[in-house]
Amino acid sequence: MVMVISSIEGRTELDRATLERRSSTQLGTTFQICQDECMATETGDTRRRTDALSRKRIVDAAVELLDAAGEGGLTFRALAAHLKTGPGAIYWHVANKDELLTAATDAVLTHATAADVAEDTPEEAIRAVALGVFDAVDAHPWAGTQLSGAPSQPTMLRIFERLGRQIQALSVPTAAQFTAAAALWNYILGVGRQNAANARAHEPGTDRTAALATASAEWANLDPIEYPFTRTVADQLRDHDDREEFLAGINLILGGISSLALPVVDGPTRT
Amino acid sequence: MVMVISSIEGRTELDRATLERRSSTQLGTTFQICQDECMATETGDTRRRTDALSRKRIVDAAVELLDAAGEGGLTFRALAAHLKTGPGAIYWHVANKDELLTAATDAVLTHATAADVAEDTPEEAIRAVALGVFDAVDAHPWAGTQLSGAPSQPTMLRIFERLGRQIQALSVPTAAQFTAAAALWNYILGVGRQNAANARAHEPGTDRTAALATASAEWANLDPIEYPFTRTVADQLRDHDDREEFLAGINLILGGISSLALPVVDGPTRT
DNA sequence: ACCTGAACACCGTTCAAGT
DNA sequence: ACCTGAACACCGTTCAAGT
Repeated sequence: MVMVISSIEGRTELDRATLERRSSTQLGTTFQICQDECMATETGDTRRRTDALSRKRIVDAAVELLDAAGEGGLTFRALAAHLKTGPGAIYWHVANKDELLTAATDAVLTHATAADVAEDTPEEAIRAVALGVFDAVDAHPWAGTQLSGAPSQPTMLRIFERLGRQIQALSVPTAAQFTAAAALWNYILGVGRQNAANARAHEPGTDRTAALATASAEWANLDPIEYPFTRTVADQLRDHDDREEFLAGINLILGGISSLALPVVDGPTRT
Repeated sequence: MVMVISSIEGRTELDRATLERRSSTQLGTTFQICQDECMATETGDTRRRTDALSRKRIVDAAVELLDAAGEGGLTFRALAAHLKTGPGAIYWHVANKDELLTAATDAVLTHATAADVAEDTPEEAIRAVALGVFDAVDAHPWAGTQLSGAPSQPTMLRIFERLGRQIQALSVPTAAQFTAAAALWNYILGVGRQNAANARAHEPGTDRTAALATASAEWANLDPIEYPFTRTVADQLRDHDDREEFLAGINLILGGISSLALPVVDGPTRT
């Protein structure tokens, strides 16, 4: 209390004054993405306190824990241990667990929505967006569960926007554009959550092929009177590829959307 | 221990012997659905012990709690209080909370899959099944979250089977039947979970209309450069009806499926 | 400003003990 | 066979106290 706090004591007053400005200006210009280690490089002399907490480091650690141990693996205590602090420290940077999960999902989905490479056709662009989400959830199954548990607007909106632009490019009439984009949107998120549920249902160890084989065998043994259809597609259940089926579903919706399209303006007019 | 257990003591030996058979035979024939109060009516004399625990009473109470207080409202302690017992008693009839949630979801979805009324067209039959699931989730939002967290096979399979039969009726080639049924299936479950998420996001009090108006206003104020599409459909977001949009999505998929259909066999053959 | 860690309220689940 | 309820292990979250 009464002790002099050594070397940093001399800078204290100056720091107090600049602390407020930091997050809004200097941090933003020098490091767009990292809000983190900037703190250490600010005066330019030392690198100490690279281990300081920050929202980014917390979210990154959360993603690590979720990837490693699944949805049940993310705990404020485990996270605190991983970051070598107490659980209370995390609450200074993150409001609660919900916000943490949302931020983690956001981090994982951001890359899926990052590049806007020009595709040959609107259909291909839609498939690219859809597969981006699919693959992100495939790599991080826990993110699928969180999908629209309310991932923060920007990331989700960016995906929706990208789908919608292609819908416009497909010459869908204005009145039907929302419907078309929403249908794709619902399907994409739906499959994402479904895959998350599948991943959660089986142990992290068991692979998909074995699970499908088991389910397929069950379907093949169903009562022929009650389940005539399901029995006949038992083989297709066993042999199907999740990603391909997902794409096939996208194509079915695109097929339906194409019948909504207006005739091309500069083409020959039918009467 | 040493005390005589009064009137029921005389029947004990006989009951022991029949107890095993009961659940497999007598119960099944007399009461197909209720596994519950049968216990009281078995000897035909008294109605006492109607308040005895049973899997059905527990699941019913769980549905009540979930409907009344949402997903957070279901607690073994709250459930036990509701049933006037201790939490431990429930575990005699139900393995764990997951099984309880699955059973509750199953109970709520069963009615949606119950009647198999003959519809005019396969398309209408598919719409009927889809709306059955939609309305069930609409009435019990918590059930949407559980959808294929692994609802027990019978209920889910029955829905899948019903969709598949109509796919067959639409003359979809065998090789594409699984894909077509799975796409509908994924879309239906996807929207169900989405609705559950929507319901969870907003307070039980706030109505949908107000929430849509707020979101619509946000969309309308988005940056025109970054979100040209989303801005233009802000009005459609405000005015749309969830149920109609859901149906429109089903119709888009049906449109895509129709293009897979084989030409009708007894019709004129095209060359 | 930011971190620490004990403490609070509350879970799901178990289990010896009862009837 | 079925029920009781205290107890266990573990959460998310808070908050006075530190630096």
